[in-house]
Amino acid sequence: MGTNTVNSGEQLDRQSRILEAALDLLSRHGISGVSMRSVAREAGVALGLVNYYYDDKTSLIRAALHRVDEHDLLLVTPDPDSTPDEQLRTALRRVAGADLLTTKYLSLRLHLWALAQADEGYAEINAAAFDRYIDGLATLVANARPGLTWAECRERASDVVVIQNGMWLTSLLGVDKASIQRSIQRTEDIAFGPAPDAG
Amino acid sequence: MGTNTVNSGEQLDRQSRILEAALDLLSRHGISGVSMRSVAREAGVALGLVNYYYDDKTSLIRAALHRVDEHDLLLVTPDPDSTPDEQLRTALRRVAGADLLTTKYLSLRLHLWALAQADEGYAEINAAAFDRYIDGLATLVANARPGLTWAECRERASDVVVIQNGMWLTSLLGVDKASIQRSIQRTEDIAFGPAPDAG
DNA sequence: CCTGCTATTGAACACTCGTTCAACATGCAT
DNA sequence: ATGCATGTTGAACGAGTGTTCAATAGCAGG
Repeated sequence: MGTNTVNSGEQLDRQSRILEAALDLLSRHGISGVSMRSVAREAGVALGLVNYYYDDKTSLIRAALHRVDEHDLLLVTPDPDSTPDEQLRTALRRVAGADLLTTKYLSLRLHLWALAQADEGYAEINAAAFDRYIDGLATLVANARPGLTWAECRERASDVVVIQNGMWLTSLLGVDKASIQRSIQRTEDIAFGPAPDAG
Repeated sequence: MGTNTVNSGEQLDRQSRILEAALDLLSRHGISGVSMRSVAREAGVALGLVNYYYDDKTSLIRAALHRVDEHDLLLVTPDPDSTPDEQLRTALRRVAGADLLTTKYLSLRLHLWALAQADEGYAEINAAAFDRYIDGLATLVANARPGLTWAECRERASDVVVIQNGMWLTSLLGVDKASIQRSIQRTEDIAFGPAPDAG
């Protein structure tokens, strides 16, 4: 078992290096750039090993999808050391953060969306993740604005997500950063907006 | 020449049927679903004819890109029978129109964006079209709000486009229509918003 | 040492891909 | 009638694809 840990460590290393390679290739060259051979080459392993860890090419892509979806969910995961207001605000500002607005991540998201559009199976995974994301956002809003009903929170979350998606997409097309900043401000206005009843 | 017109007509028919088939396949199955053979099958012509009208697969995709870009530009083309205010308003509302929010068109746009992200050549075409679109939108704003400087109009156009892109993308993911309507309203608020100076 | 298990390799298979090309069809000009 | 340009076909080629699989390596437990 002592060496098993090492083994398991290396095993995970190889497997995750394969997944990482797939993500890299997908973001750089799109789905047509992701072949079992190119993934193996990029990961520095033999062709057979890719099929050893991932039965199908489909399984590999699914794993990539799940990886990115988990990453997205982290964006609306609250920092327990902050007030609800701060939690919501930082979550909203994270989407313009340097680590998120990298071409690699945005490109990855775009290719996965396109992929989901072409394949039913991927679409379901994507839709589920999208729903959880809105739920997470709505929860943050609910904590920051306790007067709102859950439906109202979901509504605000939906509106915010529209703009966020627009920011992500438009960043790839190279719109100026100032517009992104104004859009961020807009999401905050929506999320923090005055409660319809509370005075 | 008399029959040449007929000939040219049929020629265009075949050629545009090929392009149409490519657009169809691209929107339904993504770039991996677009092969010269599948395009030929979908268009009901022989394989060789696709390469006869389009030297490359790249040329075919480029043609598809241009087709969609032209279509996009029409969205911000003013109707000469309306007042500037109406022109801007209808343009803004067009993006939620039934013909535009079809899955086919949105999916097509998405796949083309993804394609542009993976290929330098497509990216340039896309970026140019994007710029012309913003220009068209800014022009509409300038006509409706003569007090604004050109830079201010471009700024508003950029902000509007962020939300529009978000609406397009989010429509594919199946967000509720109500959120789209609120987003449309938001673009109108931005475009028609009070001039910073004018009283 | 041997057995058994997991990790890893690369050759091999059947297939699809983009592109090329010789062949044929059609209709106009000479 | 003959020649020529244009349109159209499908076979063929080489390269690349996903998947399978026998073979090997390394190491744990007997």
